Amino acid sequence: MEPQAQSYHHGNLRQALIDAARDIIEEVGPEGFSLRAAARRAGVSAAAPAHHFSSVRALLTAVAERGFCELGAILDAEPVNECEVSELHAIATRYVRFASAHPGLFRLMFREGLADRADPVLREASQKGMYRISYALAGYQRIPLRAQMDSARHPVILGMWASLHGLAHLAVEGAVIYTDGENGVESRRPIVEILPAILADQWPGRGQHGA
Amino acid sequence: MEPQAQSYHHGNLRQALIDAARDIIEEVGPEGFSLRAAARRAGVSAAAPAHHFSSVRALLTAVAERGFCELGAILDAEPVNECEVSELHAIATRYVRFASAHPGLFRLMFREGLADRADPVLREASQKGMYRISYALAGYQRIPLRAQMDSARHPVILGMWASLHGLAHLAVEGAVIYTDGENGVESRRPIVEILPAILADQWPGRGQHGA
DNA sequence: TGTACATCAGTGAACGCGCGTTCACTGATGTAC
DNA sequence: TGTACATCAGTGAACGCGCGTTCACTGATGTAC
Repeated sequence: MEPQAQSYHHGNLRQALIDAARDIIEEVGPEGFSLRAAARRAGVSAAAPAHHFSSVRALLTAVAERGFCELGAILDAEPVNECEVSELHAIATRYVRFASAHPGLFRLMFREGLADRADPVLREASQKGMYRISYALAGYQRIPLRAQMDSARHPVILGMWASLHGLAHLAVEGAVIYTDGENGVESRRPIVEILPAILADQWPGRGQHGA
Repeated sequence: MEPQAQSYHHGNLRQALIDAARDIIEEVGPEGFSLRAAARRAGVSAAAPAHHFSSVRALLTAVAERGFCELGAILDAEPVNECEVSELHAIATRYVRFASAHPGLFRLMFREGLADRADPVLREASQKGMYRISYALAGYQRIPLRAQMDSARHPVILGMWASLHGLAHLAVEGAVIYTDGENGVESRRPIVEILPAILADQWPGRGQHGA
């Protein structure tokens, strides 16, 4: 509604750059990202970002932070409280869905060397964003959560977390070459499709645990 | 033994380039790799590689292929046959150890967009290299392997595979910020250290399955 | 309400860089006779 | 065994590219009086 466009000052370039960067990363992945491309997409000269971000890395860090916020919002939406098992399955499904839907962003968030993991803002966002997962994992195992993220110290929970993250990673990188259909014809069936079966097997309901 | 060095012709530049590229990737990861750097390390001009590889991608593909061969050799070494469970644990441990020891190579092998996954030589190497894993997973689940890689079609096995790969990924990317020690002091305990506990919980022996 | 001026947030040009790839070339190798 | 010559596998210079960052600048904003 405010296409007063040609103003010399942008108004909210910082946010616009984060948006632009996010879009680029979604489209071409973090490896294809560049600061200049973000500036271009935001309709601004290559020198402009320097007024808002001290370096490319700082912009990437901001985008990753936003990614964790988005992830957190998805995980926290409409809680499922029936029982720990369905809670866990629901959270796991949302997590994998998020990864599938936003592979570029997901890579940025979980790859080393892109965002600055030491940044306190990013750290807080990632802890907040992922808290629900720790919560669901701990709930399933009936392990009391002493503190946020504390759960990762427990081998059982760390194992579950790895499992879950592995599924997401699989969905994103397609690391495994898996055949499907007759005769070895390769087709990538989306992980999400068979996720219910996988989850049912890995983390069964209390009743049939250890069938 | 043959340091006749200054020969105009290199002798086996193709292999030397693969070696150099492997070393670089081990040191700085695939994102820090460049064809020129590989040529430099092989002691050769920037134009030389073109006589052996049609593009950077082709060299990366060759390195990835070699990675799968190395992985395969490690997995296939000294077979453990006591029972399916210890076989599985042994294989899983070797897999995670390989990832921890060679994070750069591991990334190259399992990241999308680096090596050319359609390359038939790479495909064969990866299938051969990973066969032992399918075998161990299928053995644990007592699922007959119909064909190589076929196992990935089975949700249960795919789930286990994701789990295993997630552990390796965790070891490589340190994706989870997990605290250890008192007071939230962060320290990265190597995944490998707590791996036995994780494996024992995730894939227990037949007897205690479903404690 | 009007004006002087500091501050902010842009511009455009330029920097130096390393990259992948190409090109005409040349030195070494190996084969035919 | 010796020589002509095709072929192979290197060189070094150059190409055009996009990158992150810097610089002096300038237009717009907002505040003090």
